[in-house]
Amino acid sequence: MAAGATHRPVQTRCADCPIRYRAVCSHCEAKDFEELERIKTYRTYAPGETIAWAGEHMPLVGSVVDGVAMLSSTLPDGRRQMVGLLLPSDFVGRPGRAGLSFDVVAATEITLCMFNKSEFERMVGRSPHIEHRLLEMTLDELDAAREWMLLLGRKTAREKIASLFVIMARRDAELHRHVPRDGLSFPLHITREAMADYLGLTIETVSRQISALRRQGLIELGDNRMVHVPDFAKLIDQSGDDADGGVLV
Amino acid sequence: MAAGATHRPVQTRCADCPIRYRAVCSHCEAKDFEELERIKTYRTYAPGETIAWAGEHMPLVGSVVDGVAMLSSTLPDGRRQMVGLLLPSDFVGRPGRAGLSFDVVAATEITLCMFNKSEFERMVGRSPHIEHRLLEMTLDELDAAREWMLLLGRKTAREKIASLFVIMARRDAELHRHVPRDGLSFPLHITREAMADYLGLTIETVSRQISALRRQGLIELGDNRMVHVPDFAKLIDQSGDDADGGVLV
DNA sequence: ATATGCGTTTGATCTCGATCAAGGAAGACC
DNA sequence: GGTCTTCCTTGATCGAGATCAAACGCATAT
Repeated sequence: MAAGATHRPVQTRCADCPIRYRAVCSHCEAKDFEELERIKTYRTYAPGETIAWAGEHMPLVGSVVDGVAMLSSTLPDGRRQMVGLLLPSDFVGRPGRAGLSFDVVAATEITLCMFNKSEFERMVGRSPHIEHRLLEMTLDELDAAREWMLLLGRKTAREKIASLFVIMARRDAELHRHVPRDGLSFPLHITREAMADYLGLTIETVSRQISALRRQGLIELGDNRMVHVPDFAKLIDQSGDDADGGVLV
Repeated sequence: MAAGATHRPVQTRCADCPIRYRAVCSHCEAKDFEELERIKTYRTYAPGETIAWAGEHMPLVGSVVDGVAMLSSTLPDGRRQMVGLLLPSDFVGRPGRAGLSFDVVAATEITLCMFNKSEFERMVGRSPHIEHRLLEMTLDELDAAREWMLLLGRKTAREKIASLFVIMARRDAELHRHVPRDGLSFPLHITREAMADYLGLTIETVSRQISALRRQGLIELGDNRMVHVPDFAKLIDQSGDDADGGVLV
């Protein structure tokens, strides 16, 4: 049923963390839900803390409850590239795989809701629709990774920054289900260094481009790392992508 | 069983195309095999021909029998980035998804072995192990895409070219199951333009870097687009990645 | 043989983003 | 208060790769 439909799970913030399961499958059956409920554990990491190293055996899977983590990969000489950004509701871990291919690092203070991988896999074995949902989520990640390849390979510094802001604005809108009227705001959790690592730039270039966007009135930086975008369509214009009339989602 | 093991299907070149199915699952049951055998069709495309456009509905899935295709994505102003390279035995198409996210273009003359997507999906519904295998393949692609993000974001032109040659040498060795003794050779099917699109460079830079590698004796260009690598470890040294003792696979 | 076309190579120059360097803002701690 | 530290900003300079331009090699066609 509903095969082919992309149903990114709706984020429902909740102290009791139903997210963790909803992130896996929004069409779940009650018994699966209860089973997962039983085996869940929470853990919080400090900013900068490494959650898991590439190659390491990771015996847990789970999802982000709150905060931001990054998947990154490092060359022997220290050059680093972030290959994925994990925001609240994102799935963490590699079902059916022994080790990780990339480092997982907390970008901010972050809370994960984790559960034992082998128990989770046993459940996947019993419920084919979970595997189906995992395949869909992986295809989404693959699409996102490929979009990012376009950014890394062909976009200018200015376009890269604008694209990042567009993506973060969209993720935030999705998370809070708000439809902004004139202008929109979102929190910029991550540091300049994390942005640089993500965009394939240096922190100086990131800083200069943000200053430039600010000088031109395309963005405003407020308190508590909030970014305000007076005209979203104008920001999209700067991102190099098709405008699509400046639609948020 | 054998969950967690990565079993990239072994390529068995064959006029009757068992590849197509082996590419999906090397642990298949005979009845699935026969069903797929019944519904397969072949098609050949000319170099440069577009197999499918991004956003288009693609009612077929299949695999590459012979030749090279590329997945690519284009900015409104024409800048292009290749986001995937499809070599023999690679899977083509998006099971469970309506449309494509990227253009599929033949880089060389290419033969695909295709079958009807909805029939394939019906089969997937009946055999959970096929879906399991699809998830594994998608995770492999995701890893490859993320490796490529590191290349696009952080490697120099020289390192990009060397990395590409290393990858193509490995893919070729895997395909022919040969263990090269001193030096190895592989065919360079794709044009300078395709390389540039893949690496996020211009054709001039690609050409210059290849000339430089040749001048330094790291590669030799022979007839029929063959590339000979006298010392594979030295080439890996230039790729920026960890050496791993110059191991081929 | 000459022409046409495409992919490739090479040279000259320019430019965007990296690098090097200094200073500023905001918080934590004594 | 002062002094860390960490993150951010801005300036000056440099250089890798882009851009512009010309020519070459090697097909196939005329």
